[in-house]
Amino acid sequence: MTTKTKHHHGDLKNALVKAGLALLDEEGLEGLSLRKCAAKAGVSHAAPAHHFGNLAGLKGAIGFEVFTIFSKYMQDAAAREGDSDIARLKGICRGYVQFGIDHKSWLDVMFGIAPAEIAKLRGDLGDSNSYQVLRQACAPFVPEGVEPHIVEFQVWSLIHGYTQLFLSGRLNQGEVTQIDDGPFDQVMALLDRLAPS
Amino acid sequence: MTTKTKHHHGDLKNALVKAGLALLDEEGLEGLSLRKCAAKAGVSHAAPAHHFGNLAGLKGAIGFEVFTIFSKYMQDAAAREGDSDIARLKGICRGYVQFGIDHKSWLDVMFGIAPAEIAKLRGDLGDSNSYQVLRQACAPFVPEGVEPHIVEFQVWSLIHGYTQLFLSGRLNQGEVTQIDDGPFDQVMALLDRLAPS
DNA sequence: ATCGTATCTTTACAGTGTAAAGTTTGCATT
DNA sequence: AATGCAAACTTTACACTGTAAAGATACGAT
Repeated sequence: MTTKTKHHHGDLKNALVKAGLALLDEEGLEGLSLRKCAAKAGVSHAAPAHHFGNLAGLKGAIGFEVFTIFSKYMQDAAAREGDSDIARLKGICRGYVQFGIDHKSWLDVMFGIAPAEIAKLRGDLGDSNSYQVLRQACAPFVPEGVEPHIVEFQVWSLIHGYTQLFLSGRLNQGEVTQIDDGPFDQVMALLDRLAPS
Repeated sequence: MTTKTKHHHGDLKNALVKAGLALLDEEGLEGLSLRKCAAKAGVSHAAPAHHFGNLAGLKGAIGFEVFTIFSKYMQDAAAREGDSDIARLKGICRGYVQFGIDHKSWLDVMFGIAPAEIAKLRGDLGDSNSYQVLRQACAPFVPEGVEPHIVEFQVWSLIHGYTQLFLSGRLNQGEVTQIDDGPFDQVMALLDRLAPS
């Protein structure tokens, strides 16, 4: 446990990001503020500026943290569904929705950041882990002579759109607390037709 | 032209919504504020409260206005692409992306509102125009004995996800100023396989 | 002409982001 | 151990924003 002296928190950068994640779960995107993060981390409101510059910088750091957590989450989802190629792909899609259910506002922050900014933090956009999970899961469905990202973009568009519409209650009545398996499977049936038969 | 007396704008509700739409195009979602809308409409910062209650209420009204404009836009897109069922469906999808390119922040406001709120303003969710356009365009692709909304949700998920990812620069490099026809057609090729063959 | 309600304006306050000046601490150097 | 510098904060200040309350003006009904 880091010892905090009067002017030296010790691990404030991390603490602020963690505070941000907690606030997002507690109060949503609109409840996230620089001062609340600072208060939660036990420092004055101006302390974050030294590490992040401003609120946009802090959001960038939070978004990147979500990116990292999400990547690991998707890797686990892929590893869990090993039965077949299509089961793995659908398992990843299900994981995408589940992550959104568990942390809707985290996704909002992550997708509110320009990809160039995540790339800057990541150092290599093309090797981003969650995208790599998608790429590997889609690989079996890419017809010969076809650019892999065509199928990747089809899948990503479908699942991202479904997640956004479902989480915002546009595909269903009532509060979203879990995946509606029936409707989910029905929409994801389109994944059975990724490659022309 | 409405004559504005000292304490009576005449059509402030409309003016504030219009001001909001303009601000969204000029400064994006983060540049939208109650005070800026009021200033643009030529009234004091507290005037909107009488009509909308608060900022959330004003956003709701702006979102509903976008909903109305978008519905007409989609109706026009559907009418324009009359060649075949699939051409019409793809034309609507293309219109969805184009609308987002033209007014990204308008979509952000519209999708930031709970559908129950739009329903309250609309009076009948199931009859919402843009959804009706989607429904009619999807109808030819619904297999016998299948619930229509399954295909509708597949199409909506795909095009909504594509629009969001494309507009935020996750599917392409550089600034988004127009639809990339090649990539768009490649992703929308999935629409050719809506019904099992 | 009068009255009540609608439609504003003005004043005030809390929360927020950012900036600048100041203080404290850790670490490197001597 | 002493010193100095930069890092890592705190404090103070200000502008912007949302909201609320009190007050002023205007419209429409009677």
